[in-house]
Amino acid sequence: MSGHHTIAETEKAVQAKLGAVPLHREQMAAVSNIHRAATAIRQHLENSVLRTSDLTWTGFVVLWVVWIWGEMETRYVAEEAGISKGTLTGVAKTLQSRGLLERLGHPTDGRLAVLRLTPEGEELMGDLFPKFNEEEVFVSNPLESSEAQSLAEMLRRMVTHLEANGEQRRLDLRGDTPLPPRRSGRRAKHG
Amino acid sequence: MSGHHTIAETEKAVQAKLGAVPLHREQMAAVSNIHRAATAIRQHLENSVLRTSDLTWTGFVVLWVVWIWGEMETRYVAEEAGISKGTLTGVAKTLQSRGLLERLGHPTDGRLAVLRLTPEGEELMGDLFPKFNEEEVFVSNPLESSEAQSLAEMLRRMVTHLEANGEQRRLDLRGDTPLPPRRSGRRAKHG
DNA sequence: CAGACATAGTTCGGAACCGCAAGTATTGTG
DNA sequence: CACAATACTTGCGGTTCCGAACTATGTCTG
Repeated sequence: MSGHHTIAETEKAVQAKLGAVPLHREQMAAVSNIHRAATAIRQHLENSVLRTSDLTWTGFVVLWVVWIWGEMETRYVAEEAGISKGTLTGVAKTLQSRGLLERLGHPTDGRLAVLRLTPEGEELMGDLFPKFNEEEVFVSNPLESSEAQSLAEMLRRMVTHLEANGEQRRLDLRGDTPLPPRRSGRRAKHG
Repeated sequence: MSGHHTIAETEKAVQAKLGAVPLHREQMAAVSNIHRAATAIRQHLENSVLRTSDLTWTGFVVLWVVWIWGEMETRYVAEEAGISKGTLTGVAKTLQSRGLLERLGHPTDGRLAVLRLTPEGEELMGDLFPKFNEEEVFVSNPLESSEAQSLAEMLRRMVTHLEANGEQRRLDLRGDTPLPPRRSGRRAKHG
């Protein structure tokens, strides 16, 4: 991540390229910096604390969610982790095979599956999370504590807003025309 | 993304789980909300403007970088886009096959490859970017313009900090012990 | 209570993605 | 000119990822 261009330079180039076009610069910078920061942070954590436990980012997030909430139904785990149900199936399988996670059937509703950490998983997270948190502190070094709070609060507002209004917005945007299917993905058996 | 738990509830659960453990809550919330927001925003954009042009997030980012900077050497494109060189090779190939991107040799240094948008690519971005930017405005709705600015500025500081000090930090963290190799990856021919 | 509908999870196709090793080509250097 | 360094590509083994199709189960309704 040692850039050829700094963020400031990039933003300047954007201005040069788009000087004439009316665009909303503050929001653009906010969104693009959210992704830059997310990528940089993820990379840092994957290549430090996670790597030594041979965990991927997603694997860690899934463990974290289950750890925090205790037993949890898979659909909610997927939601909290920000991945699809299908992805979770695979990730959970990997984590199970490493003995960190276990999968239980629901006693009354046969459709449900519940995830829970094994003792090994609990132990790992108890050990790993403080280290993880140390790196969260490291990446947040340039922020005052109050700034970190205000940053989190603004992002929280954005997420809440998207959860509340994103779907409607997407519906409005596409109007009548249905979304084109993805280039990839499962096909109907016969068409 | 219509969550089972709100962010506030999650943060409360964390406090319950970790009440005893000394941890740095502001920084944790900041980092985790950066990723929540990034995921939610990315999903919104993929399922609105990008989907209608059949572009993936990464494909769009690559086009965007090249669009902003004009001709650009591949290694810098990968860096700016936040992906590895190897991934870029594949993504660029996809974009080339759709006639959006072209690949040029460098006139004086034969090792270099340079990417540039085709006229079709330029046209697509000219059409797409304003729509993209509109959605950036949408996701930033809950922020005042000044807040968006301050958000971007804080994130910029974090990225800069990581670019400057991340590698050293990772070195310090692992001390003498070299990083374990990834579970997967190409093996040495014989060993 | 059978059939329709809804819900939860899994499977699967296609792609993206990483990190590394190895290969190819080119450039720089002693 | 040998040899190191650099830039990109290729390929491997694996994970992640989405979303539609599919399976199994539960619920509602006539």
